[in-house]
Amino acid sequence: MILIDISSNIIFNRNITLFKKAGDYLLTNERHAYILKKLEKKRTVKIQELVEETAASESTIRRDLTELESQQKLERVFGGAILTGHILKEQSLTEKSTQNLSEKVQVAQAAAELIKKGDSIFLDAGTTTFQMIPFLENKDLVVVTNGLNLVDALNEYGIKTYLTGGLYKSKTSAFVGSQTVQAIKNYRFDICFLGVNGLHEEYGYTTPDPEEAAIKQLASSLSRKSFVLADHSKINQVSFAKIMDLENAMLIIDSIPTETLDIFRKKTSVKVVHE
Amino acid sequence: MILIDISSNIIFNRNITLFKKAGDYLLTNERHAYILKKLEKKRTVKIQELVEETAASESTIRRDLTELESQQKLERVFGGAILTGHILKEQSLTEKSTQNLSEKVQVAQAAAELIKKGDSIFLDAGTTTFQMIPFLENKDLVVVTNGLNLVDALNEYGIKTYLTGGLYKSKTSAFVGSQTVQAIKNYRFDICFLGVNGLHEEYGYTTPDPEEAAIKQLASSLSRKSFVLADHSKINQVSFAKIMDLENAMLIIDSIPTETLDIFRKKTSVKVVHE
DNA sequence: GAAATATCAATCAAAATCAATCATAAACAA
DNA sequence: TTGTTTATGATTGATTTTGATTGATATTTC
Repeated sequence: MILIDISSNIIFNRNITLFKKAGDYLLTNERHAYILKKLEKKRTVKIQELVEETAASESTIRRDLTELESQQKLERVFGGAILTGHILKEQSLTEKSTQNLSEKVQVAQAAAELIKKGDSIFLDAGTTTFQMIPFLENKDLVVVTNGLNLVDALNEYGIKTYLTGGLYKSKTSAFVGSQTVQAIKNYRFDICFLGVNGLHEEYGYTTPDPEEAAIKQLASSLSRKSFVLADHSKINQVSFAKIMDLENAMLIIDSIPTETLDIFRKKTSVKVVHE
Repeated sequence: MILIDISSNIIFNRNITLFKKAGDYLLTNERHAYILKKLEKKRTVKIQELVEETAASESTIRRDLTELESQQKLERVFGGAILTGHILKEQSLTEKSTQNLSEKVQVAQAAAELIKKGDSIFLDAGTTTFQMIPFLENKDLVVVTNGLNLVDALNEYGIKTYLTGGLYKSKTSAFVGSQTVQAIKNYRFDICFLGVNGLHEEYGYTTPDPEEAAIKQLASSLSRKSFVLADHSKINQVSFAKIMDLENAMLIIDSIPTETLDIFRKKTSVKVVHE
């Protein structure tokens, strides 16, 4: 008797590939989805990359980009395309991870302004630190990060980048574990920028994963200055794993109630990015 | 390993169809169920795929799609159909490239068959090793790689993955340098799989970048068994940096001229994947 | 700055897909 | 059986998509 597991599409895929049957191409929708997905992930796409990855002709990819541009899903640039502000807003409606995006960008920009030319910096994995990258261009930086999602963007902007490596956690796209710790210990930083899930007067900075907390803590201890990036939704939240007390890092936040601000200011320096 | 599920006689029927048993076909409602099931799983179906998988004619499949569309169960697009209301966003970003794919896939599959359950393996950065990933599922592996492009795909297939980290070379999407070396030294491998740019009787395995050559060499030295994956275009090519002699790794290749094979076989074990 | 290289938009022929039609095969009822 | 209905597969020409080519434009390199 032969049994087949329909939940495992590997069998399925293999048959198609192995027997080299039809379907060795992408439908128009699939190409469009592929392009947008890649854009979302890397912020920019190159036409030549898309040609290779989708096995479609350059003409077709160009047509795809033209059409997607007319749908305002992306913006064409010489050699490829970039994300428009429009799609970012669409995401923030549906995806939790990118909620409060414009605030994140504001926080990110404020954080980037603290960096001096030639600094060596640590960038935590996460969506807020990701938003800093466009503001890091032409600053002659050396960046160390444990965030896989940052690498491509950093590279796009021509920033010299060291990825720590280690065990990959897909959920946060962060590397953690002993190898990561060992790698970070090789470096010293002028500044480090960390994301957190909770800010609390008493419990300090917290995040769900203890392993990630350990990484953040370590990076901070190896930096001359430490900054935590957060948006107002994190205020008075407490996650499972403590990173450190408020005193150990300065806070950059989009907005904060006055009374909370007063409390926090007793413990650390707080920069509020107000519109 | 093949998993089995008798509860799905749709797939079962389909397999019989694939193996071309005469006289077997699907009833209309079975085809409809099959189409919808596939749609649900893949988000997208191509007409030609359905024709082959159900052994029905193109006309019939078209009629099926037309009817299912009138029932609002799907939406037709040029060349196939998509789920109604569903955005394709959730699809994975695994590379869809099909250029020279079949040789690479064959080599990759042959390589993957050498892996035993529970092995710890090193996967070199590169497109051929990338193609191995779909065949690594459910083998309870630990994979170490210096190839950034492999990480996402490995993760999609649920494979525990350690990335070496280090300095990122965007051209080959490989990490190199001292940090990479240090990271690799933390591990021991049952098998390692390496890509190369040149195979030569006298000059051995070669690749353009000395730093990458050093990584490959190191990984091989820490592995109980080493395999080089190549296609026939690499035969008698010599690149700048030597990795090691032919003797130090076994070769898996799609096809090779007889006289060259004889020469190589005096030095190492060669597995030829071609029919 | 000029030359070399890469990208672009427009065009056209080829290929794939489509809807419509028709003849045949199967399923069904009397 | 016979006739009727339904489903199927093949064919056709129209339509859409695609890939290659071209000369123009932009970018990079020296």
